[in-house]
Amino acid sequence: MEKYNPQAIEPKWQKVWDEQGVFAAEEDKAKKKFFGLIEFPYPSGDGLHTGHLRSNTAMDIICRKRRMQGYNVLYPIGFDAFGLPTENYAIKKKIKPQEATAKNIATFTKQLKEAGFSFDWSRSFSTTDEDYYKWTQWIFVQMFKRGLAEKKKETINWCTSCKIGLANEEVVNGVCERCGGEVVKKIKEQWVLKITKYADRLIKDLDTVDYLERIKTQQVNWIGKSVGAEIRFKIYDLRFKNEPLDELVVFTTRPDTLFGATFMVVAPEHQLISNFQDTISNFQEVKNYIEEAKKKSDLERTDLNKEKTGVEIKGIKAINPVNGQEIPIFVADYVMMGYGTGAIMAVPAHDERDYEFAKKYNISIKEVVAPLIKKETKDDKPTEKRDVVCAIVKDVKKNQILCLNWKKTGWKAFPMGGTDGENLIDAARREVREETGYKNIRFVKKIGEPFYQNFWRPHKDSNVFGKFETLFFELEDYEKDEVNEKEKEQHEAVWIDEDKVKEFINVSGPELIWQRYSGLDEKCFLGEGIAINSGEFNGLSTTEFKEKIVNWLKETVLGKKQIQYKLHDWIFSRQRYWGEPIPLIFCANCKKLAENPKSEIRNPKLNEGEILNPGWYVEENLPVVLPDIDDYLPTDEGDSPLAKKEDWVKTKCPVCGEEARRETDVMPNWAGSNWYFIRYTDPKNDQMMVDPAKAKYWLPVDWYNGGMEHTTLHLLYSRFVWKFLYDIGAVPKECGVEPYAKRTAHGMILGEGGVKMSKSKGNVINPDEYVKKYGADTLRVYEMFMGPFDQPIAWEDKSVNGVYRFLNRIWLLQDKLQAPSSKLQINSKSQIPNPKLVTLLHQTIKKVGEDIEEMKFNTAVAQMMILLNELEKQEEISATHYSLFIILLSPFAPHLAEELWQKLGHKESIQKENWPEYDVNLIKAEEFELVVQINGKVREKILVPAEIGEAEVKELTMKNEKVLKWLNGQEPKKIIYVKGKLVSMVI
RNA sequence: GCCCAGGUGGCGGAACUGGUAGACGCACAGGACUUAAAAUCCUGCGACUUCGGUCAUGCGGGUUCGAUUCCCGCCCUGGGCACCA
Repeated sequence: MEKYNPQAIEPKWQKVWDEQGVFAAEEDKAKKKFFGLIEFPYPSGDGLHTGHLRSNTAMDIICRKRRMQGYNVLYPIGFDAFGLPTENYAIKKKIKPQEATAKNIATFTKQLKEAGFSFDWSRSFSTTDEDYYKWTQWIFVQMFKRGLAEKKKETINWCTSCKIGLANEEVVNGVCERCGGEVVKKIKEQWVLKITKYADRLIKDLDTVDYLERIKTQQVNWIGKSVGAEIRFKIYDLRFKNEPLDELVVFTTRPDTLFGATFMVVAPEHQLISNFQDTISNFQEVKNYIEEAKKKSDLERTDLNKEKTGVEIKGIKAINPVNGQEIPIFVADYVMMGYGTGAIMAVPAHDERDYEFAKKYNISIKEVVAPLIKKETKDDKPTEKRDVVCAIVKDVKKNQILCLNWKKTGWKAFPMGGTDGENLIDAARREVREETGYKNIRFVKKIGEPFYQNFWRPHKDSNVFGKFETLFFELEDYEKDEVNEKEKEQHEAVWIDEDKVKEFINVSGPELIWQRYSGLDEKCFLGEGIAINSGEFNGLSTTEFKEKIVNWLKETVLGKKQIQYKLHDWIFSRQRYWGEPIPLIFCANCKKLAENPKSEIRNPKLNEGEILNPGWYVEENLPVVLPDIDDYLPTDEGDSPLAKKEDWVKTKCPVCGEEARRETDVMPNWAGSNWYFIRYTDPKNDQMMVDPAKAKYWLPVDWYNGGMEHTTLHLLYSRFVWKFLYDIGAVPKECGVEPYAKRTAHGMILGEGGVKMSKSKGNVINPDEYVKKYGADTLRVYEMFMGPFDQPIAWEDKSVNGVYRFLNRIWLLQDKLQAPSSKLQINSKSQIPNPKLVTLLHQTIKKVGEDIEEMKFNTAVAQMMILLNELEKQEEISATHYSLFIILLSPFAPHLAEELWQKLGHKESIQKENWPEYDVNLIKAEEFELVVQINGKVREKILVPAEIGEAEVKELTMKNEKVLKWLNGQEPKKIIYVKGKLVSMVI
């Protein structure tokens, strides 16, 4: 027999697949469709990465299995080729991006084909193809026409190294996400897409899809929805208090703490300051502070460890609308202009940042939420509202505190009880006397604000909703009354050293009391609770309060309910060359006319986007082709290099015919990649973006696998674009509101030793070398076997060889093959002499099939290895068993499987075979090893028939020599039998 | 700081719903074949051991006949978010 020679068989089969177009997908209504998608690669100059291979192989395995399961499978491939990396690569190599792209795509194509992926190459395209980006531009035009695109003066993040504006999303830790370069603020006119209009749907519709939970969480967090209120605070000039100067609007998620707002803070960029510079008495000081703040980079400003700083804005005051209190206004850089209104009401008692600030600048702190300690309550029992007083009694001489030890419940607490309408001090004295006998105690002071507790009392079998007040007493003498029997039964009084009280107490209410008494309760209370010091709202729970105050604000026109998002409009302009031109034209003349209210000249065809952006019109003649220019280098001024090409920029206004100019910004990299999967279903259509009939058949994507690094931005953007296309009917309603039914993510492949691969470290793995040395099948199986698919994993060179050995041993198995039989007989034990092997075979069919579905490829491969080990032990192997094994292997190592299949005498591709099904009855072994545990330790294993009954098991084990020895004459106190597994004895 | 993963032999990792910890592979050691090497095949491979066993899944507790798995507290690693009001 010839040797296993992947270098010969792999190209052979790749050629066959290619020539016969076996993976080309056609719509076929008779078959169920499956659309498997991987993130299309960015054809960089570095060539294909091992990470691409891992993700592609995984989806390839799934798609190959689906085909064998009878699905009509679409597994497409394309290239995401616009953008900075290529442009920078081209600059470095002194070639044009067009040239670089073509070269890189050729390399990638070759490499991808050599890996044996079952892509439908007939549908392949690049985002840089004119007939593709025509439709990318078309989508932008549709958004523009519907008012979702707007040119706005934006404070943008300008990467000084890439020389482009970055979306907020692309700034990581204050530096550029891709190059790590310095990011500065710059004001520029930018096209933005109003993704925020879709924020709610982007959260809500996550309920309809099957994404990994952490991906959903990331999406939700990124959108960052907060429900709260907008509240207007009136601002007064201290010299003229009858008329408000202005209003300061804030957003808060805790309108229920409004009574506790003791100051306000505005961001350094806030308008208020420049608006009232004449009124502000310390304007110079404020201005200095703002200058200082400006100098700090975003990174410094957002450093959480930094101490908070700020300056009071003097000469003006705000009025707390709910209680009329006059409160100071500060400027401080812990408030950001970019979120909410850039101003806050500060509630130091219930917000950590405000607390820290208030402590530093000595601003009053007012508690308005009392903690509610929720314990176990019983819904079927009555709930009693009570005012409870709690007494801390101190023996000053001995430095001891009077505590109570509850006998039945085990509570360790202080004397306390209901007030029954008495005043607090009297009630406390009475409780102390009743519970402990001590008669003479002197009231010293009240400790803190009240708190609430909701709990079930076993000794009275009812629930209590109690308001707890704490009083502090000093013991005057030891004179005491006899405590009555009933009280004695329940608890005993004990004196505990003051420094041991903390350990003694074991109930959360008294724990809180003690914290407050000993001054350890430093931090503010952030949780929900019951309103105090809040006038008519006292006693309301946080939830009730929020609802009521929002209504009150609405009635008094002092505010309203408000929802805030962290998500910002999506900055869609890039001032570089290698991207899709934004297909718009600007006419200065039209803008002037549009802004003149008396103007008669109006474009009758004007639509929403154009009203929003006066003077801007869409280029109806798409595509706007990216001109081929020689000097495509970015400019320092931040204009696109396209601006230099005057003959391209100059055009006629489509409305008034006057001289007009083209937009020179291009689209970001995301533009082409957020709808590519749609185009795969109809890649050649020159009449429309996609034929609805084809879209209807293939979409949505059934399974989308990609990197974790794309699960916020790319995923969010493409979901947004999909929803928009859905709304305008460009994708049919039947496709659903979400583009991807299922999304999974693979873990990154790290370099040897667990460090990130990078060119500078010189630890980049080049797949070509491995294909050459071991073949693509080995590489594929290795990348599946190396570890859990969803976790990052280090490349281990020496392990690749083990996988090669595995494939080679399968090849060598041919030696043991019986003469091929014509009939597959796998479902009967009696006809086959080796029932154990049949069981293992069926277990393997089950395990491999299920593991592929769960992307547990590593254990699927391990199971096939187990089967191989068993097959190798046989003298002879039936063709049936062998065939089944090869079929299971085929998605993983398609070339080898195809070759062996042909050697078995088959003319058709193994891909035409059906994926095997296992027989539930055959997975079960006829015997099993019964484990005998004595006192939790394994002492013996006995081989028993599978259907053994409990009585038999007991009989068998009690006769067993080893068991008898361990029992040592004793009768087991307890015998537990777990069917089919073990028997556990306790002696 | 908050959220999410995770911590198991020399290494990558297995382990269903609480039921034999270490599947499978790598590395290593010994042996066979070979003039020799590679390849291949066979055997062994958590630690300790008085060879009966004992201890072992980051650390400390708990629940249980039984815990890698569940509960409480802590330590460490990776990832995400980060003054979001």
